[in-house]
Amino acid sequence: MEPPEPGTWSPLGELELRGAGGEPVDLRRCLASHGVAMLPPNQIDEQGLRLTTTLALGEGRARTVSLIGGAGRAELWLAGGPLGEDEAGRLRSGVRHMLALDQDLSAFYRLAARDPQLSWCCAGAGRMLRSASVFEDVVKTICTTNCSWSATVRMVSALVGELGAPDGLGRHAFPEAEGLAGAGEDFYRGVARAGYRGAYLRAISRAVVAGELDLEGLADPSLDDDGVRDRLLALPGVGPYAAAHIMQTSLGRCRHPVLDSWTRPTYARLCGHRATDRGILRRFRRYRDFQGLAFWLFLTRDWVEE
DNA sequence: CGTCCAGGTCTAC
DNA sequence: GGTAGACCTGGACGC
Repeated sequence: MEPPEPGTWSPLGELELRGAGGEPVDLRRCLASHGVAMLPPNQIDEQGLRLTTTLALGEGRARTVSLIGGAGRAELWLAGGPLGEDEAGRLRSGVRHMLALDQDLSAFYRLAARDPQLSWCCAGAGRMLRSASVFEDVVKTICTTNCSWSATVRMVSALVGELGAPDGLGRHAFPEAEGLAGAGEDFYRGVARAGYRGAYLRAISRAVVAGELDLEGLADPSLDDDGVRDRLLALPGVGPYAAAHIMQTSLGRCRHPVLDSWTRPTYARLCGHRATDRGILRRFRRYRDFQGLAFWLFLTRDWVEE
């Protein structure tokens, strides 16, 4: 393996790009699966086949890794000096988690194969890039609500750059809940310019730190969708859109389509006619537990060249 | 310069 | 339970 570029990179091994059911994984599609995937600390290269991100290792430390896609597999590289095997393993499993390689999409592909408009997905589309934690995805999703994309980038960049653990090479991980809970109102107002969202982010972070809120527990597969949705809706700043988005991206629960100010008109444009919410739900009903995923892929097919 | 709105959400009827 | 209004912010528009 060749290092990605001059500098101190060392190999962290290879990942086989296969899902839990043995289905193929299209890395380019995964890295371009949704907008939140492109926010800091993630960085995706121009060709869309390389993900560089910085992961927290606890105690204020962090390391940057780079994943470079090949055919059916990907190389993982570590930036900076050597690392103990224990922590190297944590970085590897962190990246596997982000790629959602533990998810089984083979049942979705069996359904998509019978749908001429979505059969292209069977080559490996549909895996949503996750953040390193549910907490991170919740915070980022709240930062997408009711504002322009540039505002989302500004808010998340401030959280990462000002509160995240440094890797020693100028990059930062996404901050732990302690970091967000410890930042003052002046930070949220004056630096992040998060507006009314600042109070939501502080409240959620404080509840996590206090042990009153277990966001990572939402990944428990034994919970049912409605239970997860109710717990997300109970969070300040999380409404129907945010809950559905978090479930679809971070939790692999993609039964319910995300209907919002972008998806509705985009669907109508692609269909060439007006569409009601009921009509959308009817079109994708056949996808059972994957209705939201099928809808999302229908909308984002042209995000990646085929 | 005022108004609108961007991948909404909360509160008060 | 369903529906107005307010809400931080800042970029895009019309006047």
